[in-house]
Amino acid sequence: MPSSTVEDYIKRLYHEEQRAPGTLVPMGRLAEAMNVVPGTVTTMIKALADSGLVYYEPRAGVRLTDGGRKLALHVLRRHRLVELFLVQTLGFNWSEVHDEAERLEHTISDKVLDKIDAFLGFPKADPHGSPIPCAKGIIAHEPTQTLTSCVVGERYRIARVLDNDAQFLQFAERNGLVPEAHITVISKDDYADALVVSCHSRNAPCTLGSSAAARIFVAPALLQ
Amino acid sequence: MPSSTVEDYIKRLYHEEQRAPGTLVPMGRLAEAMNVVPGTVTTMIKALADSGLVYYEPRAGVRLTDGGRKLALHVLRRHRLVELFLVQTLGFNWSEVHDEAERLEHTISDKVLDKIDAFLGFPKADPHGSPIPCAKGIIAHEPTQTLTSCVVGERYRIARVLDNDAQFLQFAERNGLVPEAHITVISKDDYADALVVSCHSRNAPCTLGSSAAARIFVAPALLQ
DNA sequence: AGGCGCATTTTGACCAGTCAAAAAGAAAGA
DNA sequence: TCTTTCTTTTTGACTGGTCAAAATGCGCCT
Ligand SMILES: [Mn+2]
Ligand SMILES: [Mn+2]
Ligand SMILES: [Mn+2]
Ligand SMILES: [Mn+2]
Repeated sequence: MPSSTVEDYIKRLYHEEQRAPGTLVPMGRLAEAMNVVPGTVTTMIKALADSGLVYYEPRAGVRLTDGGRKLALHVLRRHRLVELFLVQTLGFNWSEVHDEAERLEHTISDKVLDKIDAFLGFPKADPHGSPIPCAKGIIAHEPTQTLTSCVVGERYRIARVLDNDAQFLQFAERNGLVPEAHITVISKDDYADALVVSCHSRNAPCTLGSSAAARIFVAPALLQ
Repeated sequence: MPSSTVEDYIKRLYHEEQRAPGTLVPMGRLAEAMNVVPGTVTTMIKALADSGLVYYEPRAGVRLTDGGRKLALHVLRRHRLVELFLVQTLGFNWSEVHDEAERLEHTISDKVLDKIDAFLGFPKADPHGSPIPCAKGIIAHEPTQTLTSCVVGERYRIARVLDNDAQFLQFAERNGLVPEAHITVISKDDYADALVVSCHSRNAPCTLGSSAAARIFVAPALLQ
């Protein structure tokens, strides 16, 4: 059984790969993402390569193997189902559940996972709009367009909000920036590095800096 | 924060103390209970003594301090609430939940614990009849009389069934030997090392060897 | 008192995961 | 081609938890 440390490295690697598909993830990037020193990553990645979870090209970078991707999706499934469970069943706010899930994702057995899945009615997405991989490891397409690249005036649907900053999630919720909300970017100012977004079914538009806007992923608006 | 290893030692020590209250638990006993070699226990107990969780008398044995007991009860609370949650909410059988709880007890935060407690309506006992310590660390009296020491012909109420053997729990359930069931020991044969117990609201009595009977704790029957 | 047996402790080793700091490689500029 | 700079790898050390095996201490029997 992979340790929780291994699971976290693999999951992290999956996320980093998403940000530039088809390329090797450099070691330094992974080190930063994992909050460890680069030498630690080198050691760990060698071990993961030995156990067949990653493909490692020294001095170039690292990539998940099929086995590694399967594990990553399994951890992601646990993480996201736990998050949804905490929100849906135990009444947590969507800003509180990420850190809890970060630990629980390593201790939930497959048996418990399946029960939770059934209990929640086989949900498709977590509270932040991230798709939940199915038991076989198939995951729905995750949109890659963020608020920063939206066309001004066009209608979009919020698909997903990054969940690693509790503070930001509370802000987003206050302003109606939640999955399935329909929005329009009213204006964009590249020099101020900010944009104004109007949330359909809300009165006051709100202003976001680009690093905040980059936390919100959008998809085409639904008809009507 | 205590590691899960530390929590398991402390919890184990609590259980061993229960079996002979007021005496020091010998190192060898703890080693056997923890499935580690005696030298490992010596090392660990010294560390626990340094952090004030146990009182350690070299070559004599070890005992929880008040701080240690508080931690033990906190872990026990997590363990038992998780067990009940798995049975009550996710539909697990009472024989499946002990091992799951053995891991989850270390990853459940106080916030999640309180939510579960409230969700279940502040229950008093786990699925096996063990009392759940309250948030302040107060625990109800745990009966110490087992089936082996019952008076033949007398009526008793099953208070608690040891939960560490899934196989036995399934057997017990099949035979109606569950908490709150009322029973009478029909006969006892010290030479055969067995006894026959009749379960009120059941037709067929069943036979238990003494090691099985020792897994079932009883209390005075309720009136009527 | 002396010796025996058993429980306990000590010692030396190992694995996973980590860091600090030194060494090595690669890429890019002069 | 030679240097400089940046990233990556290597080395040595540390912590927590464990084992095997040797050393030690204590009670008990003679
Ligand atoms: Mn994690
Ligand atoms: Mn999420
Ligand atoms: Mn445990
Ligand atoms: Mn139990």
